[in-house]
Amino acid sequence: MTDSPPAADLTDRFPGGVLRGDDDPMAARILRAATGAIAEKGFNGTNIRDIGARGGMSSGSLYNHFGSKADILATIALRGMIALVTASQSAKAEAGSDPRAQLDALVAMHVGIHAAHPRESAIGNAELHNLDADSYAEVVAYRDRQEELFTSTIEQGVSQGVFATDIPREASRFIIVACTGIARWYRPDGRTDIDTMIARYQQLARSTVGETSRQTMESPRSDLR
Amino acid sequence: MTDSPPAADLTDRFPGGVLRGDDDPMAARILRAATGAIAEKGFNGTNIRDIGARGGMSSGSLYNHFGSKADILATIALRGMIALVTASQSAKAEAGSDPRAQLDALVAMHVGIHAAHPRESAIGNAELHNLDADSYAEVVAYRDRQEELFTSTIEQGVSQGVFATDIPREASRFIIVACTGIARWYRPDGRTDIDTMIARYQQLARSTVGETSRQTMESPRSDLR
DNA sequence: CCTACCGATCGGTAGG
DNA sequence: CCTACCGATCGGTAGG
Repeated sequence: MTDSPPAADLTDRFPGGVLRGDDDPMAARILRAATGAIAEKGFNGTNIRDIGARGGMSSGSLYNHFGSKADILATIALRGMIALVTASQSAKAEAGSDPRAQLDALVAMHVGIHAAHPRESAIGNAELHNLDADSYAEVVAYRDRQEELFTSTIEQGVSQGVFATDIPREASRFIIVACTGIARWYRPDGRTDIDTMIARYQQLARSTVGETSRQTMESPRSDLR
Repeated sequence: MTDSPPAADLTDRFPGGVLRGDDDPMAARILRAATGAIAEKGFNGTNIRDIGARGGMSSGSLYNHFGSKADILATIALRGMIALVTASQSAKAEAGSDPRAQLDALVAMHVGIHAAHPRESAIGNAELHNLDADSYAEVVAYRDRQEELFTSTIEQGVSQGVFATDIPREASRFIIVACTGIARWYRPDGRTDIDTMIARYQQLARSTVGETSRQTMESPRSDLR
């Protein structure tokens, strides 16, 4: 398990990509090709011939599987958000009742999925304005649910006295945006493995919400500002 | 001063937009028009007729001021980054020698500029892949300088014992990305004024780096995890 | 600074 | 699933 290649391992541990097991093989090739092209060049910078060529087919063949180019983007964006929120909900549920363990679990899943799927992350970050109004509203609804998972956890922690912040909503956004950022620089074949990276982000998130434990209590000083 | 309209006040206090005082008036109209259009629809979703119409001129007239559509984007992106880094450097310099005051000043400027200029922020966040290689490298160099301003401040604070984190580089990225996110939701005419918002982000940033002061020391508990 | 226009490329479809 | 093609739109320019 620790001997498997780190990059291949990542998408197994954090399944947040566009692909689903029961996809038509040709549709899966289109989604993979489109995700790569759109992440690199943007939705309007990608044409249907690019997508077809990357998927090994003609541009006309795309329309046997998707109604339009915009339909492909909507599928990528929606599936990515659904995968993220679903996995985050499960992670929180499996973490038990301690808000500190729940926040750790949420950060681990959020960071892991964004590190494992930087293309989907980039699209969700930069291409949503190309969605039709209905798809856009749906994606935003999932994004709100993800934020609520974090916010409710933080509020629980505060009420139990294990977190100390009077702005849980801002702390939630602060942490989520910061964790999403890992997609921009993390490389699976780089110096730092994903578990180390996750541990660091958990530590930063705990500090942000003022977790009352070793992390924020070390080297106490009396020179209050 | 506190009686002036908050929205108009914002860009005065945080000058980070594309416009400069000595711009040709027609060039300024083009930059303003292009910034709005590109922030809304993306670079490839914006055509030169859109930009011209928003600026009250024909598309052909753009080429009296810019060499190409890509040249307009490069100008917007570069000027935005230069304004951000320059203002941040000054803010840090004027904050004195205390790393806590320096971090507060950096967060205030970074948050203020992104809140005051959400269009430039969106473009810097989502459209950089449309830049030519040279412009892209230049923008990234400025982004690295901004990160270094934060990282060096945090490292100073740690070495002086006023911050407590063993991962200053990750903390720096964490804070910068989180603060940049304010551009996505802050509205000058909303419920929370900018100074309150800045104060909250300063508080979150201080917690993130484990500032050893009242914020992270309140309600100490012994139930270490 | 505008009108008129250029060749190139776009998303999508007909027909097989 | 491919070839061939459609009308529409693109960035950019010539000429005034």
